[in-house]
Amino acid sequence: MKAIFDRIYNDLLEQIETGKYPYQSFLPSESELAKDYTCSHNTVRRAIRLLAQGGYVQPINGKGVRVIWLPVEREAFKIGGIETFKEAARRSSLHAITKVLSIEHASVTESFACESGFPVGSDVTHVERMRYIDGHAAILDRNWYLTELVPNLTPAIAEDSIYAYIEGTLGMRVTTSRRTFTAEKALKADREAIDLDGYDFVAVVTNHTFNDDGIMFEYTQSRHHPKHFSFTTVALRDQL
Amino acid sequence: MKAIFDRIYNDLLEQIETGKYPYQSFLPSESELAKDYTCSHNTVRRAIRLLAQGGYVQPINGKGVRVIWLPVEREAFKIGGIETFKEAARRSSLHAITKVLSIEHASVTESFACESGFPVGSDVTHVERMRYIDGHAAILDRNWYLTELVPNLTPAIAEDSIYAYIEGTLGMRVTTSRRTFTAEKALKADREAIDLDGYDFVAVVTNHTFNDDGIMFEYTQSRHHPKHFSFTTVALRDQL
DNA sequence: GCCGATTTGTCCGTATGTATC
DNA sequence: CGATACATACGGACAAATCGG
Repeated sequence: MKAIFDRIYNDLLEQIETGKYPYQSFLPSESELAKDYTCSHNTVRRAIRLLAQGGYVQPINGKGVRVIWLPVEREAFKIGGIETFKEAARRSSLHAITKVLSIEHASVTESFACESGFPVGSDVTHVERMRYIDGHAAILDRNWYLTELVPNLTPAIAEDSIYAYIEGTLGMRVTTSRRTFTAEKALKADREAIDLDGYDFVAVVTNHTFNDDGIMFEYTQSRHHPKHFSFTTVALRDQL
Repeated sequence: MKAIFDRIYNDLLEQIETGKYPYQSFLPSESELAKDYTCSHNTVRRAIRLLAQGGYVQPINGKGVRVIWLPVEREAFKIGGIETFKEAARRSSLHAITKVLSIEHASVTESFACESGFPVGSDVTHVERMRYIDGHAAILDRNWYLTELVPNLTPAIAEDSIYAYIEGTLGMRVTTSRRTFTAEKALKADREAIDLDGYDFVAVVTNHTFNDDGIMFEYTQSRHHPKHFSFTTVALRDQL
């Protein structure tokens, strides 16, 4: 069962991206859309608010809703919402391979608790993986999972998709992800694992992930080759 | 005139940040909040949705709204929503100084139009500035403004705050900002202007800013010293 | 400058569904 | 099973901004 506002959102989004509603044009008015979808204007408004929050449109009081999305060329390795490495690679139509380096158990020390946000003493499963994009060693992925919530991780699972395992097999719902982006000097491990050729720094994304119970079950550090990294967000001056 | 949902949002946000509703606790239920603020549950829901989108809380169907915000130590130079360099510096309680390097006019060439998104041939005002944080040359800011919408820029304005000029004097409303992050090798200009000491790369933020008419009036490239840069966002798996 | 039509913005009260306990 | 709590949606009311006559 899919929500109406979500269907309207996706419909409009597709029409914006395919150019049916080009840059600087106006969407149909709320009342027209409400009539088209035979729903209330509030439901239409919700879909439009989502588009505005994504930076696709700009509602102008008394005038209409203007499209401000400009189709851009494919970016190196764009990161947006919460999505699997696999999903991102497919969206970018790139050939992606994952290689598992190690899987180990550990107990959370005080200093790691401070860094990661896990409770001291809890058992975590530490996974190290390399991501290859079109043959290039591009991303060194270091994940820590609360073993209690994500048990029995195997190399086979880690090589395929841990998220598919979490959401599919375990039936857990991934909900909120908080990430921080920095640029850092390359470490020895980076130089050994990533094909840096001439670069001596990496783009680092640190990630705290929560499930639908509000429990942080994953802490991740992804160390990216600068050539294959770009990160886009939209900020709004006023709350919608 | 302030919206009710905005007041509730700010109230709850403050109580979360000051620890009145600590990490992992639950907010009062919708109906309680609606009674407290003497408003409808829809208005409360809107405030809660904003908190969820900001990564502060996690609503759990049938249970309640759990706080997932953990007060963190002050970061080097955190960038969040749309805000002035001045605002960000004050929030981080850092001493910030701006020095204007140059202000020039130019006509948008085809290649720059492609990079920036400005229409070919339009007149832009190009401003170059250095930002000093606690005495360190930290950020090289390169801004381009549509001269038609942001006229008469002077060194005095650029040294104070161009945003204050735009929103105050010109009365224009800044609404949506789309930004992209990358990490890049330092250019000659970076090494000359920024106090890189040992680093040979910069964190780059590219920015497209729209006003409330949906017109892109600003294109910016901020080149940050890696030591003084960090950026955090929240991604949600499902639309709210 | 004023008025009325249109369009977005905020809010309410209610109904129904779904998940938790 | 019933009470509670969040989730979606409806329909209506009024406010604020825009635009054309």
